[in-house]
Amino acid sequence: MLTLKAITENTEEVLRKLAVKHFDGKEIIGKIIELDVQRRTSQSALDANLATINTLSRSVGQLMKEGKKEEAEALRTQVTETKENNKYLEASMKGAEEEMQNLLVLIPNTPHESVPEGRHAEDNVTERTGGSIPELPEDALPHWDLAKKYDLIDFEMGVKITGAGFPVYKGKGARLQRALINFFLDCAREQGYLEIEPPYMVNAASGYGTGQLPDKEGQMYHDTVDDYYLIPTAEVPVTNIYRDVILDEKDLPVKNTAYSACFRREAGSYGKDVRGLNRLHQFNKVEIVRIDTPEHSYKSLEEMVNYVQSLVDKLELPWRILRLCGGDMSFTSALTFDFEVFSAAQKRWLEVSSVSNFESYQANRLKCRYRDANRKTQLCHTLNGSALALPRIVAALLENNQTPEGIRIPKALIPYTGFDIID
RNA sequence: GGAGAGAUGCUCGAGUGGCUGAAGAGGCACGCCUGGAAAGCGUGUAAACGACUAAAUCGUUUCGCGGGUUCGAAUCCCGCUUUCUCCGCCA
Repeated sequence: MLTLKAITENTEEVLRKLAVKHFDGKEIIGKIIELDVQRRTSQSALDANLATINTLSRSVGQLMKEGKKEEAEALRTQVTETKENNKYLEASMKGAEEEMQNLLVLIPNTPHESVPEGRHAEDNVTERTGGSIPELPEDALPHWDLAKKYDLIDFEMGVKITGAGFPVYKGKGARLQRALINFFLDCAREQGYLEIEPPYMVNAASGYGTGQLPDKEGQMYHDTVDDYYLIPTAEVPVTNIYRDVILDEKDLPVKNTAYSACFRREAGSYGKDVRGLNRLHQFNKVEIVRIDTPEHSYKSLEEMVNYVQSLVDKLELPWRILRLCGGDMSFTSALTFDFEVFSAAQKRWLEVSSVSNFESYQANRLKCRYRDANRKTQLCHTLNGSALALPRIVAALLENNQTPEGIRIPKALIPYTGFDIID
């Protein structure tokens, strides 16, 4: 969430930036500022009261020691009376605090200055493109047909075992999953990312920490017996490692990578968008996460974008990078670049990665701070990106590399698959 | 799942109702000493919020978390979480 400081000190700027995300924050921010005043007034009064009580209580002890019973008794009643007022002040302070918190989490992150205007996906700006789109024959097959032809993925079996969106990978289809995961993890490690294997379920506190709660409650699978959530991305458990942590500036940027299965309910999508591997309830993904200083975080973001680009290049896929417009950005992000690869038989671009700088928005909720050169604690900036999500990469690989002999595996991947063609 | 024992600052560890935000030790930082270093000596070493815009200062809160008792709680009571040991079960 946004810091109270930013809201109270730069109100106009915050409102202007929120407008880029098409969020009208005027009313809610006015209310927050009001509550902040109430909170501070109550706290000042309460603190003064508590100070009196502390002083008096010490005197009671002193008087008791000296045997001055009656005087002690008198002070005692005085304290009891003073305490009466505390209940009211405390309720006022805590009430304001809580109400303020509830409002703060409803405000999205402010976008970076470079975020383009726009409401929809069509308004995103293409940053750059790479690779070449293959010329496929007329009878080229979409990946769901290829998956069936070569017996790589069984969607119907997944329906039988669980439900729609839970595919079963078989044979070379399964091995391709394993190969891609290992390939992505090795590449990240070579770039200095520490590999993490996190839990796939998190508690509510972690969900709040990264902003999935309360905003996207319905997108996560929720185990109500133990109140755990299945992770929609490894970002959640990995970033929460740094919840309530004060890092040393010399240890920044922190660079972590993690593979995990990801679980998303994705309610209400139908048609070609969800056909085959295009959208699933369970899928594999390797994530990269960084914690950095405010001064360096955009440099980090650039490095991450370049890194993801190197991955799609190694996989020889045609790609493009989009700078998301205000309306298409996520709630918590300040600047996001989406990576899309072209799936040549479906003839459409598929999003395979989203790389974002959250600035201090997540860190504020996480209380993830660092000690700067002056030994002062400051909020970190958090960043993350997919590197990469597997299903749509597989879709593009299958479709783009189909030949009459079979499906060719890109050279960089062959050491990981152990085969160079699917036939 | 059953029984027992714990949870104190960066770490170890003392502390069973009253100037205890917390002894002592270690670590770390700075200073003195030294040709340089070690040793030695000295000083410092939590966070959040408020007073106030910042520094200094002062106040409040925090000894796993949440309640309660009390004039006063790290210390007493209740609930929860969690760690360890033993038993059971299990990949």
